[in-house]
Amino acid sequence: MSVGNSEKDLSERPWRLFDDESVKDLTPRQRDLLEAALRVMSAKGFDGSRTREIAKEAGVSEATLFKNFPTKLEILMALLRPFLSTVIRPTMIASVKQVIEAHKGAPLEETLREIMRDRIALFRARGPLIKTLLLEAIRHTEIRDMIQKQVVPEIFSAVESVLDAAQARGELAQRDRRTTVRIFLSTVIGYLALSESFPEQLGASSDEVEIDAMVGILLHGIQGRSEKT
Amino acid sequence: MSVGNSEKDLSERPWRLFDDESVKDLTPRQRDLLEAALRVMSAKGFDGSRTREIAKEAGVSEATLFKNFPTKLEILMALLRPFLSTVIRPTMIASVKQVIEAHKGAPLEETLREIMRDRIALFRARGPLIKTLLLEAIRHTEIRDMIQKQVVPEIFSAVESVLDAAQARGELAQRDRRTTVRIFLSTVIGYLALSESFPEQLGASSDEVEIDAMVGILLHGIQGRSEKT
Amino acid sequence: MSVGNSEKDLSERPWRLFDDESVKDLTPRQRDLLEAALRVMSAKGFDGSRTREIAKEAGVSEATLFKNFPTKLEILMALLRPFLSTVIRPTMIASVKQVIEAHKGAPLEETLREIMRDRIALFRARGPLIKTLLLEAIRHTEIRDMIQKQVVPEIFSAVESVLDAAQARGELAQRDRRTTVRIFLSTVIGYLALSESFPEQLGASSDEVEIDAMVGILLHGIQGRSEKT
Amino acid sequence: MSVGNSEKDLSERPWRLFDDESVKDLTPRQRDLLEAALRVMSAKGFDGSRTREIAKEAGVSEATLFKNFPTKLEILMALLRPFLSTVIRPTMIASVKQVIEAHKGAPLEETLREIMRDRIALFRARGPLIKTLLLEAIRHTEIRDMIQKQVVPEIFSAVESVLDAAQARGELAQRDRRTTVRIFLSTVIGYLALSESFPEQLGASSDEVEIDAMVGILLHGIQGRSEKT
DNA sequence: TATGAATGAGCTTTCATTCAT
DNA sequence: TATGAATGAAAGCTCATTCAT
Repeated sequence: MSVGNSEKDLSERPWRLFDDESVKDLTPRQRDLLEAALRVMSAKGFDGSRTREIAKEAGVSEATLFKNFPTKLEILMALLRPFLSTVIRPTMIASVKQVIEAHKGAPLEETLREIMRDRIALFRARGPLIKTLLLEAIRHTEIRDMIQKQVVPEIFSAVESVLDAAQARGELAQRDRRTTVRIFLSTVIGYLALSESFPEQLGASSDEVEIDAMVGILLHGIQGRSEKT
Repeated sequence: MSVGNSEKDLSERPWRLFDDESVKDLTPRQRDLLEAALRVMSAKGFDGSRTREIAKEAGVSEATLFKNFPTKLEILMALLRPFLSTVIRPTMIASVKQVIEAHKGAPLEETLREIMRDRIALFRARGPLIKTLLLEAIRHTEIRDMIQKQVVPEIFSAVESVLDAAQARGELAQRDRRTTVRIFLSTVIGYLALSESFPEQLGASSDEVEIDAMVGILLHGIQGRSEKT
Repeated sequence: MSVGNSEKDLSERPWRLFDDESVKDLTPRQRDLLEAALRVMSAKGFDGSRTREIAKEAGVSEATLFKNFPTKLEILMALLRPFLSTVIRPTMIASVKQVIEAHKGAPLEETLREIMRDRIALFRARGPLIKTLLLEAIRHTEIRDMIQKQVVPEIFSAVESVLDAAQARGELAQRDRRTTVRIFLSTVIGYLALSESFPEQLGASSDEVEIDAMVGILLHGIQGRSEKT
Repeated sequence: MSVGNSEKDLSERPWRLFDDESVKDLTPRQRDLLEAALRVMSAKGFDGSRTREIAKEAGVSEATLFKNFPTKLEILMALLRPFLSTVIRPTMIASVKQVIEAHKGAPLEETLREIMRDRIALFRARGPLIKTLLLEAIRHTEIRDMIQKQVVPEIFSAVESVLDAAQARGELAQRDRRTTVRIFLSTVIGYLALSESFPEQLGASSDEVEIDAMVGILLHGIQGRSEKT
């Protein structure tokens, strides 16, 4: 079942804030501010954070903060933008191609595992962001819309591609694709939510082990048995 | 796989706020206030809600609000308390007994379906609560502790009982029980989160259909194949 | 210098609240309320006291409190009224007559001593009142007027009578009478203020000793008499 | 009896708020605020004063007020601090040296007179402060402690020095020094309390005349000196 | 008469945001 | 450009007082 897989520690993946091109146009000052904001907001939430503290954390005055980001909400959005673009791009897309190109040797299992691994690693690396910021963000219409329109479709279509490819190879039971995607995503998201919110309750088994188990359960259900019962 | 099931519309189940005994000791005024608070906080979140607005929504003065609930946080907790006690009691426990007593005829499948059905119906009926309040609540240590200590263990042990019974009947593949439980819960929670947060994105298929699909996938994975493929 | 005088302990004099006729028209309920109010206000001051607490201390509802005293200030005034009438009547007047009738044997010295003794005993017995209530009360115009118009003149004229009598007997240097009265009163009031506000700073010598010293100095001066003259 | 003394009008002495070095570190804005606070609090007392009014009186917003003084109590303390430091410093100490250095020519009488003069002038100049603020302040433990620990001992020891010097020169009757000090202070404090609280009642004689009388009585007693002794 | 419940008016304090320098 | 200083607009909470029962 296991993988004997590459990554030593998922949390060591090089996910860092502001290293992709979608952030190119930020000044160093803005970068500092966003990093400070991330620190503060992660710890205290959006409403719980004070612009004064963010400014101090960044070593500038509040006036400067507001010259760079016209409102507090704008800070949150600026913080989320690169994150969201990161969430949906690299591996997500890469994985799809990987799947399509790698058409032999348990490809679906490996692909799903890799997708999970990658996304979970991203969330672990961005723990503070996902744990707090995203929750905060969901309450703000602007941001929820952003996610709804830009992120969710991308994710869905990426995963759907993977499943399409697998189904084309006969690896999948006949089932509604959207539902299957949703269940896959539900599993990952639910796992993340649970493990972030109540880590103690969930025991100490590693992400790797859990990923193996989740993929195992998902796969063998997805692939089969509907006829057997 | 099929449904042939009773409930036409899950959202018509009679889950209502404050109808269980754990709330008997609320005055009508307090009930009004909590209902108003639920409305406001659901729409605007905890920090985003103003006591003044809650009071107005309930048709009383702020002073009256604070005479009934000494702090704003206390309102949130009073709101959550009956909800949490409802989450973990009725069907959750009932299901367990059901499983243990019904030892023939696809019992696990039906039990899991029923648990999902029941919990999802509860969440649908309490939509506002889950959609916002619970998310809000999680940020407050007092409430997170409450959930962590009182709710999570109950839920886990209830589901574990079901699985134990199934395993005793040979219906389950050999797997770490806690992980399996977690995946089951992850699936449900992830589904709820997704469907509440981004309903449009997820299509319009009914909860019933989704439940069938989820159970199907979960079961056939859980039950088998780990030796196969 | 000393007196070998009667009173064992000044603080045992029977000054009690509400035992004089000026209070006859209070109902028992009102008496309870005033006693409760005295306790609370003495401890916390006027502004610091809550009508709620006073009512609870008296074992009645706030509504009842307000049925008996239409405003909070009215409570304070009701509290002060019997006190003030006590301050200026009994011994004050008695002393005057005493002086006038006792025209032999160091009368002035003894009279002053007795006045001091009596007033100090009263203040000691009513410690809470003087210590806090009076200070509070002075801030309220209504009460300051009450004192200014009813109490101060009485006190002055009483002491003036004593001095007049002494002067008639040649016991007094020629001096402005009002000034002398004021200095006498200043001495007593200053002593009380000091000893109530900063008791530790003033050492532990008894009122009796201090009274002797004060009378001694008043009569003969710092430079005079104790043995030197 | 009289003095032929310098000061025409005691109240013209240059005691002003915030002109000593202990206040150097106040910004002009803070100075404005404290002056406004003094005006308002003098008129209405501490509890009776509204931060809103203080701010308006100073011509700034409440927000500005609270940026300068983090709490309302802090305003009171800032107001009292320079006052208290003034009370105990200049002449108080100077007088001591004066006494010790001036060892001939009615030194005690003149010294006491000068101390009284100086302190009374200070209180007159700071009338509003003493009349209300100090009374208010005494109710706050922090401030009472401040006075008890910093001010009272200084005052006592200063006056004691004067008396010690006089006694060394044989100008004093043998008496307990602390008691004598207390009586001296009682006289001054009582005089101030009376004259501030009930000025009309006390006639219109000037401070100078009263000081002469008080010193006369303190030194020689009611019975003494004016033509007798 | 006594009260539980209600409240208007107000409190101190906070904070995102602005602006003169 | 950067900021110290200022602030309007609340926010949560309190309290003396009222009133229907």
